[in-house]
Amino acid sequence: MDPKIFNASTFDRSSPVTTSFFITFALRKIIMIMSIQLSEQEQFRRQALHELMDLGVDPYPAEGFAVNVIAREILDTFPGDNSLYQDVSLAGRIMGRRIMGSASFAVIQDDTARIQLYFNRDEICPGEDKTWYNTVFKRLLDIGDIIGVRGHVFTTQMGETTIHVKEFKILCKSLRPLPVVKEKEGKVFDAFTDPEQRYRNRYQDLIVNPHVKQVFRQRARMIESMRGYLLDAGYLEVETPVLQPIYGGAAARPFKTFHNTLNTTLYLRIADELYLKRLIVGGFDGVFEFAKDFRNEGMSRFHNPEFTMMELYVAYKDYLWMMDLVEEMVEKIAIDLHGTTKVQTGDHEIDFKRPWKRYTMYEAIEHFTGTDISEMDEASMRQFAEGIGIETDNTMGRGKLIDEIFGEKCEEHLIQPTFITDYPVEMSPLAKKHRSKPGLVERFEAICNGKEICNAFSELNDPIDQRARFEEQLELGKRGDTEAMVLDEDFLRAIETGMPPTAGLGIGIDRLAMIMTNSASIQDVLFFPQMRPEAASAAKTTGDDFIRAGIPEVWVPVLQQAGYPELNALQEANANKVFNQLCGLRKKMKLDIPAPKPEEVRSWVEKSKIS
RNA sequence: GACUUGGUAGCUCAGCAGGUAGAGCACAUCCCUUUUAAGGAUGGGGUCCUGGGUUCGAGCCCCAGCCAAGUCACCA
Repeated sequence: MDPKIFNASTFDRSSPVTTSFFITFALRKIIMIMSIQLSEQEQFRRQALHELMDLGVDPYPAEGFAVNVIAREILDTFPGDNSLYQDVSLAGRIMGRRIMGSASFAVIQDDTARIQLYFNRDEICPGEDKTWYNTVFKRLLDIGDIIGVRGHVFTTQMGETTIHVKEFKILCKSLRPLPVVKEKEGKVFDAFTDPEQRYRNRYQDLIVNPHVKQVFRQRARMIESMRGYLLDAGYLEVETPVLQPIYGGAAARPFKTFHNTLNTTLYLRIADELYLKRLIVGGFDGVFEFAKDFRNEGMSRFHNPEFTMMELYVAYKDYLWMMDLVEEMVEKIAIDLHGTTKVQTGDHEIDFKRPWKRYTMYEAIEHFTGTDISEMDEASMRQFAEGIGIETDNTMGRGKLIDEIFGEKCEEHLIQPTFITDYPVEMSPLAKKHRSKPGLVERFEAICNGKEICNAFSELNDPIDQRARFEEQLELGKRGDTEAMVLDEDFLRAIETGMPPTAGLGIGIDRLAMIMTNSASIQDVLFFPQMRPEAASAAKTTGDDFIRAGIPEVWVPVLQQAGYPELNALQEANANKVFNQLCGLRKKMKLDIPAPKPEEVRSWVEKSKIS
């Protein structure tokens, strides 16, 4: 490692950064103008940035920084063998500092953990010049800055594994203060918890809340585990269009967009089902896709407008076979993530150990209501539904009633993973009719923690039946069901070509991630959940009108800060008051420009009246 | 979409009956050689979400709006 990138030699004053002097000068002016709107802490940091540059230190060096160890490894291994790590180099963000005269402690955080640093003035600055320690380290560095350090590991008197720093290098100066979260013996103080702030500024959340990072690592491992299972089984991972001329495969409202060259409306996909089935028609026997789907519907802690779904289609199989696959795959995921089939989520411990309970929908309803509704006709079923407090109306057929009763009385009670099978045909236009039970389809959902986590069926491959089902959906659409499916002629053509009997599965990756990471809301397993856009900050006027009136450019932002966003605003102003305001701001902001003269300000106000 | 709660310093939060806007951490200045959320001292920092209204006076009361969270509804 080149020693020159460290240490006092890097800011040798005899080699100032003359080449960039001009740029620096311009930059400072911009910074000065910007700083009028900045908080005091942000201004201090910009000030520190200048001072670093004055010392010849590049706060944003171009070259990389060679790291030879990660914090986690030191913390895990060093206590067992104190002879290790006698020349380490690592980098991270400063998360805390405790400065006491000529010795200091700091904490830096890399991707893996936080580790304490010890700095001693006379080791950081062996010669006479103590600037690198006294000025650069103590005064010009802040929490949030990123540095690289080199030194050896030791244990402090307090018993904490610490890096004794011999040299350090600034890798990035941070201009915004970070929320400061402190922790002692597992207790967290001043936690950064406001969900809005956390989701809008996820980078801050990730920096100060290490457990958040852990959730996303687990999510990634979950997907890795699932993908591994499917690839091992020999299925092909594919990609299908997000932009679709006709949306289908689910009952949901789409997002609509427009392609200029084709001069046509396109929709963002709500499911990839119809495309994956075309691939089964085409002769692939097993295809799957991890897909972002988009549904233009309400948002809640279980719904985000874009979400991830894994869909799998396997030829020559049926829904019974698919149930076994789901059990096996999800059990494997639980073990890969937690080392056991048991997963704690909220107040419940969920056990994914096979086999899971299996109920038909009728059985589930009988189990939770004590009534067997399988033989009821629509009228008596409606009466039964009303009797247990469900609102009904005449548009609801038998299938919808069954679904309502199940949703109201059963779903929330199913905490342990449970398969619910054999759904009413009306709700499932893409599923094959049940081999033995009229009016039902061969479909199952897995319910876990009171929520659906997957949906699967023996796929309908009878093209005549499929066309009829689509036409029923069209009828629903005409009656005002905004989520009814549209008829996809191209898909029907594919089915008419002949699709083998096929089992299909859709599994909600976000929902499963919530359970596997013990997260209460979908926003906690998405890096950037959809949020309402922040109110546009009041449109900043350019200030051109001030300049046209001959007011010096340097005073424009100050005038705006003083409450005169544009020239017109000066018309009514008292010139003496404006003069006082400008002088006050000049002092407050420590602006490096001469104060205006009263008559100058008076002339500006006059000009504003003329214009 | 309905209801409830909330929005005050960079962060976490107080604030009252309507009377000069507060604390802790962070920040700044000074002192201090191994500290542990946190050494000591001093100090700076605010669009009290926005806009109206009531009032001599509004962070607080009223109206409207914006944003968020929770519950419910919708979501095969």
